[in-house]
Amino acid sequence: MDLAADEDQCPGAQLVLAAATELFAAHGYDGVSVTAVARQAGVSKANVFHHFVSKEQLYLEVLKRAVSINLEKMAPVICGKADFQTRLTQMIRLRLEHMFSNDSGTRLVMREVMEGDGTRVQTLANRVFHRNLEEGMAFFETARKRGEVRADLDPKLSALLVSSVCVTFFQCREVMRHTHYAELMDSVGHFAGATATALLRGMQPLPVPARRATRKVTA
Amino acid sequence: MDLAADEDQCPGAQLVLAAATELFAAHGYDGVSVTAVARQAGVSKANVFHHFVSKEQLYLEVLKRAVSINLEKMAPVICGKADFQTRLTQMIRLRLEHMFSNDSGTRLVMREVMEGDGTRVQTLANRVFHRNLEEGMAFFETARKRGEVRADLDPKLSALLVSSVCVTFFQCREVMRHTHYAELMDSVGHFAGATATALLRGMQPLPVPARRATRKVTA
DNA sequence: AAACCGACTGACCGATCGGTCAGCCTCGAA
DNA sequence: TTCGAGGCTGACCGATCGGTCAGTCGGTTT
Repeated sequence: MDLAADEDQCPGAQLVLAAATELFAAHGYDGVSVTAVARQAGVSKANVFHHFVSKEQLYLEVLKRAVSINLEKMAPVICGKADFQTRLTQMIRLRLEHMFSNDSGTRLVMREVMEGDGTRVQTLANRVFHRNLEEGMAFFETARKRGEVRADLDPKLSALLVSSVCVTFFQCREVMRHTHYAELMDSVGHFAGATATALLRGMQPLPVPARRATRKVTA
Repeated sequence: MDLAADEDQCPGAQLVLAAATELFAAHGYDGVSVTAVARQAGVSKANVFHHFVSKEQLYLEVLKRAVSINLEKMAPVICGKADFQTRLTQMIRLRLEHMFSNDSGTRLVMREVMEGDGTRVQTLANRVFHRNLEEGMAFFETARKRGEVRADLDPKLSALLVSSVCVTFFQCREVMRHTHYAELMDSVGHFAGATATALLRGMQPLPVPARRATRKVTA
């Protein structure tokens, strides 16, 4: 049954898991056959069922491993000493980099969150989604307490804004690569910086500080 | 072949198209069998193949009809006389409302844009995606010319921000409905207003106008 | 050496997949 | 009244689906 205890599995099961992760992330549950998983893993189909009781359970196991989020890296960004804009840029960049370095996992989680048909695990992926939002909320709560952002800022909405722009970047990067959006999307660092600046400054024109014109406002 | 000329088809084909649209939007290409489409349409499986040469072609036809975007409604918002914040709110709300009123089509297009495996049509859906972005760009370009937004605002990035937050709202509304995000998500109008305000004002605290404290800044 | 265990496999199962085909039925033109 | 066209169907096709099973093999334990 649950011989998929943790990480001490035999190499065969690991091969199957790796192959299944890649394939499920690329083509979804229905788009992948057990035969395809076995072929990619270099084992027999029967062996897949030897390690996992069903395709469904294999998918679940794959998903379980995909939802590993490293919150540790984010802590210094949330509570760091750097100025707010720097930390906001860092947060966006870190999130994007984590998404890209965990490409298959990210795709799996997103797929599950967006299907939203209630079946299958789905709650598992939702937990990841919420953890991300809460992490963003913590970031903005802290900043608000420090007086780095406006007092009436809504941490929830802000976290949602940041998350959604990260998700969009991840999902649509390939689509936009061949358009006039290309130069905006071709560097994670550049995109993170531009987005942070845009979110920070807002859209409305400056209330023209008049008097002192020496304030560098567009730097 | 292309007997799916336009709209003058026999009722049977329309039934099939309607059923296929709903099912493909809900479960994706691989998650739907022709048998299921036929059953939902109340016709025989053979009849599906009588009207459409293959499952693939049926899917393509469904997608072709899903990408009907009504840009007309958006024109008055882009060039309207109302103040910028009102128009921004309207744009977000209009977009969300269009997404929800065209639920199946929106899901289909999103699915195709995000898979991004290059196969199948996909370019069709991408065109919709880009049209949306360009529409947003036009909105912000106009606003910038009018001096309603800061001069150094990037219309591209702004359009992307608006699009991504709309997409996220649409995709994740159900997921967030049962969390502390519920009250933010339960009304399109409320969400559109809050988002517009957040994007407009930005996050950074006011530069404390000192002197005159009579300026209403948080209203 | 015997007994056992778990990783692993080829052959096979019924069900369903996308797709085909011969023919039925209706209806408008001749 | 005949007849052909087209909407529509049940029966059927080979391939593949998820899943089973008897059994092989190498390594441990007794």
